[in-house]
Amino acid sequence: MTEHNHDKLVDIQETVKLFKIFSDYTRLRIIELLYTGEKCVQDIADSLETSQSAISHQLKLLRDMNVVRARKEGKQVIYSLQDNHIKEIFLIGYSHATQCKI
Amino acid sequence: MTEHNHDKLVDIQETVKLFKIFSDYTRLRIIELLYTGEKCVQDIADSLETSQSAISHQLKLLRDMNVVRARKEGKQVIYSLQDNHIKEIFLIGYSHATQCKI
DNA sequence: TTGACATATGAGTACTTATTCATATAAAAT
DNA sequence: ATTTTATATGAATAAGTACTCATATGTCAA
Repeated sequence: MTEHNHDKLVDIQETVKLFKIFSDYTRLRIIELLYTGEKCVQDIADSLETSQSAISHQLKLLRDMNVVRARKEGKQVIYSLQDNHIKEIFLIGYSHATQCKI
Repeated sequence: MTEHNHDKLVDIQETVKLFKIFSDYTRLRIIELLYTGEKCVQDIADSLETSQSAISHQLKLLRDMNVVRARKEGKQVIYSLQDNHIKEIFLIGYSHATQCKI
């Protein structure tokens, strides 16, 4: 295999990782929720009617993948989307899925 | 929960399904391979150095989700991408992943 | 300092899923 | 008709993962 092909396969793996972030119901609802603005952990958990622990676990994955950023404010930790790329990818997928019902 | 919110959650679920298609290494390589044109099953298997069976299983998932279409030609079955939506989503994800190394 | 609150995290479990193996189906070639 | 070739598919297995439960960490208030 050429070096060029190797790089391409690595890129494909990176792309897979990116899409994997968006392919879980809880994570995608977190992303959608943060779309409109920052929220603390408990607010997210309450909004999604999911346990604080489950949300925290998913937030860790989202942090590790640089999808969200966290900032401390007293006892709370406030989460927000990392950048507009995330919004763009969510929106593309959402609009395609809702328009085409793939 | 309002009817409106219920619809939105269904849409999120559809979006999750869509992203799930793209979040497997074998499937994404199939999509990338078909990006340039149609291919028969064995050619795909050979190109990806993956068993015919594994490829066939993934092709079934891709068919079920209307990501690819199949057409018979003698003994062979020729697969191609269903439409340009698929290409667009792949390209968005690929370019983001490669540019940002998220 | 102690207690209450907000969040994080390790371990265990249940569930999903991608592959392999064996085999079925189907078309062409002999 | 039988064999060969191409593809599909059910069952079993192995690996990954999302949740729960219990607990740790960290911050503020009293």
